[in-house]
Amino acid sequence: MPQASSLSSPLVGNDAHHRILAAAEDLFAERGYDAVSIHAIATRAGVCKANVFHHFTSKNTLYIAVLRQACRDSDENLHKLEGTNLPFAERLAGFAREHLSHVLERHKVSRLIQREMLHSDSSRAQEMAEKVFGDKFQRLVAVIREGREQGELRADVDPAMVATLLIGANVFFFEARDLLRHFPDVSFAANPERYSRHLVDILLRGILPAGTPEKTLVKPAVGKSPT
Amino acid sequence: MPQASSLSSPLVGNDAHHRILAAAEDLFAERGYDAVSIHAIATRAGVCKANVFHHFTSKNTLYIAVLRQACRDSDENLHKLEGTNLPFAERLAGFAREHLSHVLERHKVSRLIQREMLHSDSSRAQEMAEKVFGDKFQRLVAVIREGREQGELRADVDPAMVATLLIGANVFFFEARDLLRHFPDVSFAANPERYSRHLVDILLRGILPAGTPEKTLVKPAVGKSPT
DNA sequence: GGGTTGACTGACCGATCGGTCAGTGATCTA
DNA sequence: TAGATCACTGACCGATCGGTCAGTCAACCC
Repeated sequence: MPQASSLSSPLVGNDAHHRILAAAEDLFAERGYDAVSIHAIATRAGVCKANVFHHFTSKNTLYIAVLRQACRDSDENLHKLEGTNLPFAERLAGFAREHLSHVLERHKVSRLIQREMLHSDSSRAQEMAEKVFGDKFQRLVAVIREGREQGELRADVDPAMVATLLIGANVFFFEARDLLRHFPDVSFAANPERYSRHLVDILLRGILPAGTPEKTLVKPAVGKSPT
Repeated sequence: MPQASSLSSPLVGNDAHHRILAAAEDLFAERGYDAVSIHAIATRAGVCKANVFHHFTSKNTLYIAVLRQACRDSDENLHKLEGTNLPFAERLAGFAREHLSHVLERHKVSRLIQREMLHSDSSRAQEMAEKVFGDKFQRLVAVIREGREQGELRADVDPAMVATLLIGANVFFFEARDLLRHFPDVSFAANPERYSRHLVDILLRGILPAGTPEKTLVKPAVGKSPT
């Protein structure tokens, strides 16, 4: 039996091991663990069923391997926030936009994580998600806190709350997009860019007419061309 | 065979039909459709397996009945928003708080809907969720729009966006609560009240310091956004 | 009384599930 | 060339799946 774990060379890419992993990722993300049979995975991967068990000791092992692979190369784009010295508002807008497109682009992984989140009874789910998100969330919170301490944010806002709202708004957009599309009032369902701009605008300034500036239209972020 | 649908008297409550429905709701919410066997439902309901098929023609029929029952008595608390003549900010705060506790209390139904949302490939899911949420979402949007037209909100905020952020923040709190609990920076995971207060505070006022001049914000636009 | 109806059950069905195993053929080594 | 190792396969296993069916039992109708 070969290495059942997927720690070894990800270079090959053409052999059965990786095809099985890819097929399993597709199907698990689409239908969930219990609705996917080994036979279905094998068929999509173009191998026979027994070969799946040659590479992975069990269905559960394969699922774990898929999760692990999905969580690897999850090389978030926090540096956009940490690196630059732009005004905080612009850095936050950049992060929000890129995080959302990241979630939308890697929809298979997002789906897997979403499924894992409502499987919450097992401690494994939390532990994994914690190990996956913990670091990035903490870094995001740290950046926000730093911005607050430098007077770029209100002194009484909770950095963790801001981070949660930002991530949550993006995750919810991903989850509910197909629903939102059917609501006549919603104009942004097909337009993540606009959603992100409007989100950041509200997050930064709120919805009350407090200071009431005149030109308040939401705006594409600075010079950068939005892909 | 009796009425397979659950349109008939919900008065009895003690007979097998309702015990089966309740058991199915529990299990489907906990583990999902594919992970729950008819045998498990029958056992929890205290009946034999064949009796489940006496009351419901198939597993799928039972699942639909569970969803339908879950979506009934979904008697949201929009009247808190619509009825009163309090300042808009206070009405919104009241709605946010009650909607969150509604989602948290009826966690089984929330779970079912959450599962249904990521089963999005089927048109049934969207259609149902649309028929369930559509009306309430539209009413919420209408209330917000009305508040805006009366000058209680900034003129350039999108009411549907505000509604989405509000609902999304609450849904995400429900989904991610177990995760958030493990983040040392997060102080509100065990305290929905505090989360709700902070959410509304940020939603209303934003996170920037009061006197922030407009030019440091994400640039105000003149034209319409491209695409 | 006999007959009907409806709730309910144990036994059973074919299909499919996750998983095993003996073997095949190619490749490498000594 | 013999042997070992490798990826890989078809055939098979017991268990469980969703679903069926003949029949039991009590309540009601005439």
